[in-house]
Amino acid sequence: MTRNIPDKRGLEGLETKWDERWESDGTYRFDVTKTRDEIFAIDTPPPTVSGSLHMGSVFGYVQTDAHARYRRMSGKEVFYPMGWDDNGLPTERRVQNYYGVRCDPSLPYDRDFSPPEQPHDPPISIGRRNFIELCHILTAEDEKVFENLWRTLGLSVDWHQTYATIDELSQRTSQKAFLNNLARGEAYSQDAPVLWDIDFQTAVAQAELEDREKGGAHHDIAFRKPDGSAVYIETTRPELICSCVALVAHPEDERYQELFGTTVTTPLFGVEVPVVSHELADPDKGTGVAMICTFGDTTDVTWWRELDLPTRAVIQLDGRLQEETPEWLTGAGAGAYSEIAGLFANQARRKMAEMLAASGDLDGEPRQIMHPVKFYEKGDRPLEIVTSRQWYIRNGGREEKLRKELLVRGEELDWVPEFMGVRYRHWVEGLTGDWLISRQRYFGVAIPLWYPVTEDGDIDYANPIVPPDDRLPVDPRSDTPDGFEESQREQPGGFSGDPDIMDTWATSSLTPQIAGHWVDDPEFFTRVFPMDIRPQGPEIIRTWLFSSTVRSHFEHGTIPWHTATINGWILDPDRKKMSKSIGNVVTPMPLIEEYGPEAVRYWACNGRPGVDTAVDFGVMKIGRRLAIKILNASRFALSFSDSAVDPTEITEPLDRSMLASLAAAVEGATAAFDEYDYARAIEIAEKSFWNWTDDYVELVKSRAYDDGPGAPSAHAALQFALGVYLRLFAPFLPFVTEEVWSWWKEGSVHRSAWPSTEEFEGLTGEPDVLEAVSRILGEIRRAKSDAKASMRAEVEQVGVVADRELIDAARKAEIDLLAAGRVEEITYSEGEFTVESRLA
RNA sequence: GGGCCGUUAGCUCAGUCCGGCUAGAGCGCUCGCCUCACACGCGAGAGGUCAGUGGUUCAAGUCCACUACGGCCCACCA
Repeated sequence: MTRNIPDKRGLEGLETKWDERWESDGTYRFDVTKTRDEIFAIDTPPPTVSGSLHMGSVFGYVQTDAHARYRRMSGKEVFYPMGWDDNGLPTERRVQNYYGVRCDPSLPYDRDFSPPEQPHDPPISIGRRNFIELCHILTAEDEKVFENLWRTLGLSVDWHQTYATIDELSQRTSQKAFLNNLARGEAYSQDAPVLWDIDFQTAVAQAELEDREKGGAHHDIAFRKPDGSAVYIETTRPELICSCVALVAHPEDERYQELFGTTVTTPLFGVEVPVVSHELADPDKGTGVAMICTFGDTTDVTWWRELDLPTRAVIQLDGRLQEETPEWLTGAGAGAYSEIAGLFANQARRKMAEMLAASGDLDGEPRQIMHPVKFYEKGDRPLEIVTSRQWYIRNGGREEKLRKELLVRGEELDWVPEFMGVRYRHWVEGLTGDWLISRQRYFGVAIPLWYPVTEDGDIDYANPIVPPDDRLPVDPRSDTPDGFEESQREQPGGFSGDPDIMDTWATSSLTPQIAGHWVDDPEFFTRVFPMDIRPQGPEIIRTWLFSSTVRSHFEHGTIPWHTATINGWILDPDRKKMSKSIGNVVTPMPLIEEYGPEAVRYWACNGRPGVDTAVDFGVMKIGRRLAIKILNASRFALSFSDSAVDPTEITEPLDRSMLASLAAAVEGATAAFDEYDYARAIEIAEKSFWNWTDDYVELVKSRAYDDGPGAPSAHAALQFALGVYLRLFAPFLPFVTEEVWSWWKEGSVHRSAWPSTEEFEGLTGEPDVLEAVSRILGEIRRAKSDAKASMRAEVEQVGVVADRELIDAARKAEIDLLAAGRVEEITYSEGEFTVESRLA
């Protein structure tokens, strides 16, 4: 192939040029004919497209891409799909804000609706179908932005293998998997207390909770024994006294032994409640005796369930206390309730404090405290606990046997880094209930069930009507079940469609099954599943990783991947965690424009696996410099002959010595990659390369230029080494390496073979030679530098004192050393290492 | 309350699993150099009680114990 080396070529525009070429050449196209052992399959995280782009989005994906490129060059056919996580609440919220709309499911579909140009304020209400259409429109836009970023960064995904968690295939996969869970008894519905977000009007799962420190107040409140004396309890939620069903203390708490088995009456409401014992009651908290309400917190739920207590709930789905007087309150109690009926919990709390103070049942003043309160991670107000019918998938939270099985799955996984496995274990060990998958929202995969409506008009939840596979995906809110007419919807003797959707994790837990076409191409699926790696962030081990493990355990009886590679957190340049609320989010595009995509890739690849990494412009600058250096060094190495050279011409000791050290670098980088340590791989390649340009290239320059007998060896060695370096850097710097490769090689560097030590067979010499002359050259440079002379300054005489081995090694490349140092004469003697240089 | 990770040069980080010459790199800083691949460059230099304490060892940044500080995760929030 004839050389086509541009005279002057910078980095600018390389990403566009090569992205287009790779697309048209199908460089990263997955070859579907390959067999499982030839394939390396990656379960790429589908980014939440409605989220903002930030450096965290770049970090992990680039690291994974580097590894994908390594595997591809190592001979694997890499299955590297890309998904978009577009279903779920984040998209709904974005649509609401972007267009100024809100979903009102009671409104009909408006065929002529078009979204407002500007966000509408106040929001306009639209029907469910119109709302979902807007979700589709906006996510399509968002997905383009992400794809553009990924292409600019050079991710080697196969853009023909994409999916979205709301697309038809994902819906079908998700519904099919759910129906399988149902058929096997792994999914069930129940009417029970759930954590409820009063703003989003939906139930939330344990994995979506977070604790936030909130202000509150301890109230000491008197309950009355039959003899009229007081028992004080401490509570932060006096508004729930009307929901009190019992008092509880620890069974061994000596202070309350007399009370167990007796009853007390609640203040203001005068309800008689039993005093019971339970181990969860903590003698050290408050007065040691607590009121059990339905429901103030998750412990209440446990007590209520285990002690078989009645239900006296007053908090409604909207977070207000119900308007009508509860049936268990009569007389004065009903009167007291009328004061707080219809209020939000926090309003009722203040009112109750006043009333209790007035009645003398409040001891002292409420004491302000800060305490952790459970929030939905995306919510703004504390969660309430309400009773409602929801769907669950078993996850070991309520069964020891399943929990143990899932813990074993966690041990079967190879965790990179290893300590991340602990987070999985802790999460599984700490589960308190099954996985709540139903959500009372709109943009998501529907729960694919209808229920018979009895002749009495009741919904028969115990006998759901299941669609056949060939009808999936179904929307029970608009589709009619087989054997019914649409007119029978919600009619006695007819049917009722499940109104809920599944949580986004219920679908994204199936990304291997979606990307692998489990539902429509089982043969293909066997060739990519279980996948090789699941790369992801640490914060979603409890959600995405765990739920994927659960689904795969049930559906396939295996872990979904062999290895989980967990990347670190991204911190802002001041080493603070980036968050939108602090306003320190760094977006990638401006940085890519300033430093170039390879500089940003270089930064990402220098973050160690699993290690928190700060956005560091300094590191990006170094990456940019490395890319430029590769261009320039390549131009030099390729400037001597216009045709391919014969490696057997590499005969000079210095050249063969250089190849020995390069072979060692190849070995080191390969070993690092095999342990998923891309950062060590690039470090090794880079160290070797800078030594190459700084020392070897300088030493060999004269011989390469002078057309003497040593020239062919120099030319061949330079080209051979360059061919190796380009491949070593290809996983990290895909554009510049491809550019240089195209100057003198056929095909793509990204489909060339990863360098191996076998290539060096018969070409390597003693590593000592290059080391020895580099060391002496360094001393000569120091002398020139000390003399404030140019590096071109002539040296009359150099006296080397060193041990025998170093002298012997140096002599083998003496001509190169003299030329590089511009030295006229060199002498050697044995002894402690010193170099005397006498400048001309 | 439990757990995980970290603390090495002014800054950002390697090195710790598997103990061994004088603890490395880059940035920044200082000094020099337009050297025919590269001034988007090249060369040289200064800069470190390896968080602290104690222990194991011939030998500790590296192994063990404890402590402090920082970050993260979990926890039944009376």
